[in-house]
Amino acid sequence: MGKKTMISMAVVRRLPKYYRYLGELLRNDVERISSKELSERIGFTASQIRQDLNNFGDFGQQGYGYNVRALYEEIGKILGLNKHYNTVIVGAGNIGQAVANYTNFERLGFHLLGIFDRNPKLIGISIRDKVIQDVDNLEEFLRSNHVDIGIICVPKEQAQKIADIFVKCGIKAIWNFAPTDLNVPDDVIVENVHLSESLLTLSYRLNEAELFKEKIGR
Amino acid sequence: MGKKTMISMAVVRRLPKYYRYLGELLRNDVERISSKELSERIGFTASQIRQDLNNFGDFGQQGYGYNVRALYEEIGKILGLNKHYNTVIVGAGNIGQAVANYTNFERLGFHLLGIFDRNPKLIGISIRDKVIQDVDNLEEFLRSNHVDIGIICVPKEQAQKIADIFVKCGIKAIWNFAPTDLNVPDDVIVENVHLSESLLTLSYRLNEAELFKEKIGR
DNA sequence: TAGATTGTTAATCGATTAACAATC
DNA sequence: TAGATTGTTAATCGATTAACAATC
Repeated sequence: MGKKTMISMAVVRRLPKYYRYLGELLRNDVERISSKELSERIGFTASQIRQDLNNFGDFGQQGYGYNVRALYEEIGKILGLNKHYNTVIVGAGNIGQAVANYTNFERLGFHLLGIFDRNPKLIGISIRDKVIQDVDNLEEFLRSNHVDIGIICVPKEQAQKIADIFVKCGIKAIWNFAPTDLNVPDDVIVENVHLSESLLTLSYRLNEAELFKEKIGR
Repeated sequence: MGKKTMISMAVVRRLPKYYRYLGELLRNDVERISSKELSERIGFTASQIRQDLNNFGDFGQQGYGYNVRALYEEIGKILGLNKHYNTVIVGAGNIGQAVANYTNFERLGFHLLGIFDRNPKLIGISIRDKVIQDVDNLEEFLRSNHVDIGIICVPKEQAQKIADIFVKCGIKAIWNFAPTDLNVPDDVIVENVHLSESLLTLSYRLNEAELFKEKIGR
């Protein structure tokens, strides 16, 4: 389950942040940046930045640093943003609608092809010019349209069923917002967004000091 | 920036998953579980499970394993779920509304006190019995109500401004959905949910094999 | 050229896994 | 009691940081 990346996940998860910071620098007309300078802004060590980037190529120049635009574009390519992706959202509830409406994804190359739900009250309604379809039509839709990324926004009880349909129809990447772990073959990538786990992490940290105070007090 | 936890973040981020799996076991009337058995379900090694839990106490019993209900409740306490938290959401757009409507948080003890936006079209509208208020009233509201967690769902340009208000009013925990990094004092905890970083990670992984194929081909 | 900064190797640090004595 | 399984120490593995020669 979950294809192993050749590059460690620790590195991969930093890439979007590089991309974001370089985009900002670019918008501020910064032409070149050293690992040291970037380090101060982004909060990784200069050493780590150089190590990270050198996994993918020699993008810098001794004595100069990195050309912001070139590096931005390189990391874009590394992230696969030179390509175009078709997506579908299954589940048109709160999160499904929020994701559908987040037009920034479109700008990054992620194109929403269809939205599905099983609730008759939602079927037929339009979100961003997309009519919500009956989830019963999902499989047929996937057979007649090439979809790269399936987005799961249904309650956890139905998530695995949707994942199974995605897998059966050849989808290789799933963005999962349902608070559950999906079982998929090794060649299918799942990226989870578990909001409640994020919130619980926050509440843990908010209480940590007190937790150990109590421990000592006993 | 970002208070260091006494327990490593690697461990902390696994805690909610333990909680989720134990909750499931409990609902399935499983009374006891060994680290080995839990390992097979949750996908961490048995050794890691025992190490993780022993950071917080001796919850198991040799020859028996762990009592599911007791461990579930202990982890709940560790996560701070024995307490009650007041929250406010600032930004009543897609994500703000989605978070506001996610009633499961309420069940976990996170109580939504107010929703704020600056858009006159949204102010006055109700979401789950909460009238969206003008963000200009945020500071006053925070002064007269005890709020534990501030949730930022505004566009990135306005996020820091809201964070500053939160900090000024004594909020110690921020759940940030804006695609930017916030500057806050050391004693304020920020938990980020960066959806586009998650999506870019997915697109990276979808392309990784090809990326290195090209590299070799050159 | 001299100064700056990379790419990369080596050293360190931290997290995970293995092993096993303690004990229920 | 014997078997099972923990808690915990030690070994391993991987990720981060430091150092520095290469070079622009």
